[in-house]
Amino acid sequence: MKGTVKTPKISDAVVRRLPVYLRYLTYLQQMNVKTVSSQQLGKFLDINPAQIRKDLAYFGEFGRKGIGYEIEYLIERIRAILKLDQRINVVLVGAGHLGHALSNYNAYKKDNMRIVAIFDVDPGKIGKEIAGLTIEPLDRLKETVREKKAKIGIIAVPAEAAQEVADMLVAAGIKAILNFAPVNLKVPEDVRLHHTDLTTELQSLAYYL
Amino acid sequence: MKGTVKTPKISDAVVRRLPVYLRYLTYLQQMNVKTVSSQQLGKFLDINPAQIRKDLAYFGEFGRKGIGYEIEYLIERIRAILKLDQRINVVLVGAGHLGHALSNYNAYKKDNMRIVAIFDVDPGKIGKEIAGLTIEPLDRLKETVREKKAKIGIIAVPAEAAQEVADMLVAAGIKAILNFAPVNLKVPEDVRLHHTDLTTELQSLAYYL
DNA sequence: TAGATTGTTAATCGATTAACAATC
DNA sequence: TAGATTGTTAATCGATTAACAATC
Repeated sequence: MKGTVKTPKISDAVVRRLPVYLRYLTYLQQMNVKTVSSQQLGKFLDINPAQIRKDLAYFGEFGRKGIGYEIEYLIERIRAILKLDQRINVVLVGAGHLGHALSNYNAYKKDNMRIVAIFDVDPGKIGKEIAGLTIEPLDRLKETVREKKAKIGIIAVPAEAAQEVADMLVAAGIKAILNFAPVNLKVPEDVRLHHTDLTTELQSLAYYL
Repeated sequence: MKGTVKTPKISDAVVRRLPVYLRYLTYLQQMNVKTVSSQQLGKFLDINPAQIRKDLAYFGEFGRKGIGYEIEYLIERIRAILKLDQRINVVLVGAGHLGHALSNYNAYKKDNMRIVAIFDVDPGKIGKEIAGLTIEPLDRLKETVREKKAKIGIIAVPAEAAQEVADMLVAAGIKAILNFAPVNLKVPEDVRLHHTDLTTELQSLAYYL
C-alpha cells in the first residue's frame, strides 16, 4: 500500500515532545498565563525554540506572528493531535506494585485516557480491588478488551510472562502496547510497541558516573 | 595531529543500547551459546548489525573477524564499560507503589547495583520495611547518602515534591538522578538527569492509534 | 583454503538549529 | 509605527547504514 501521503511523516521524536509541551502549557494555564512564545517555552523546557515552532507547524499554524501562542488554544490543538480529546480505554496486565502504581495515574485530571481493567494470573489477587477496578483473571482479557473497546495495553508482568501477555493483547485486537517488562517483545508490524525499562535506565545511568 | 588523543564522544543513543545488548547476551549465555555475530544480534534485537559493531568498536576490539563475539568476554567488557563490575549504591526517595516496585528490582541478579536506602516523608511509612530496607525519614537523606556512598538517586514522589527532592539529592552529592515524577526538573550541569514518565509515554502512544 | 565476519571509512539519512521574510 | 515572533527554508550537525579491506 504505497501512496497514502495525507500526513507528512511525523518522527517519533516530535510526537514524544508534544506531551512535554502539553504538560508545561497546562501548568502555565493554571498560572493564568494567556500566551507564550516559543522562546519562553524553549527556555523552560531546554528545547530550541526553532524546534518547538517546527514541531507545532507540522500540524498547523497555531501561533500568531509577533505574539506567540495562545495557551488555551494550543492545549486544545495538542490534545486533539494526541487524540486526548477522545475517550481512550487502556487495559493493564499485572497487578503487582508496578501495576498498582500505574493504576493510580488513572486519577489523571481531565485526561480521557483511562485504565478500565486490570488483569492478573494470581488467584490470590483476582477479585480484589485496585483504584476502583476489580482484578480479573487473565483469561478474561479478550472478552473485556472487546466489551470495553480498549485500544492500549500495558504490560506490567515479570519478564518470563511478558511475551505471552503481548501475544494475548495482540490476539485481543490491541494495537498499542506499553511494555514495562525487561525483555524485547515481538509483535506484528501494525502494533505499536513502546518499552520502558527500569533496568536499562539504571544501567545506562551508571555509565555517566 | 600526532600525539593528540581524541576522546571520542559517545552519544547517549549508544550508551542506551549497551544494556540492551547486555541483556540479550546474558540470555544467550544462559542458553549456553558461546559466540554470536553482529548479524545474529541485530536480527533478534531489530538493530542494524553495522550499528552494533560500531557501538562496540567505540570501546575496543571485542570481536574476531570471521568468528563474531565471544559472549562471556563481551558481557564482561560491556559490564565494565557501564561500571557494573563495581558496586554502585542507589538511594530511592518515595515509598509508594512505584517505590515498592522499584525496590523489588533490587533482586537483580549479579548486578552490583543496589538500592541501599529508601526515604519517605509519611510518618506512617517511616520505620516500615521494604525489601529488607527500613524506610527512613527524608531529613536523613544527606547523612545516609554519605554513609552508604550512594551515587545514584531515584525520585519516585509526586510531581509537587520532585524538585525539592532533586535539590536535596544534589545537595547530598548525588551526581546521577533517575526521575519518575511527571515534571521537568532543574539540576546543575554536572548532574546527569534521566527522566521516565508514564504519562508522557501513554500520551505519545495515543498518537499512533 | 574459502567463507564469514569484524572494524572502519564513506555515503546516506534524518533531525536539529540558524536565518529571515512575513506580519501581528 | 517598531519591536517581536511566527512559519519555513537553508545550513548544520549527528546518527545510521552501506561497503569493503583485513583477517580469522
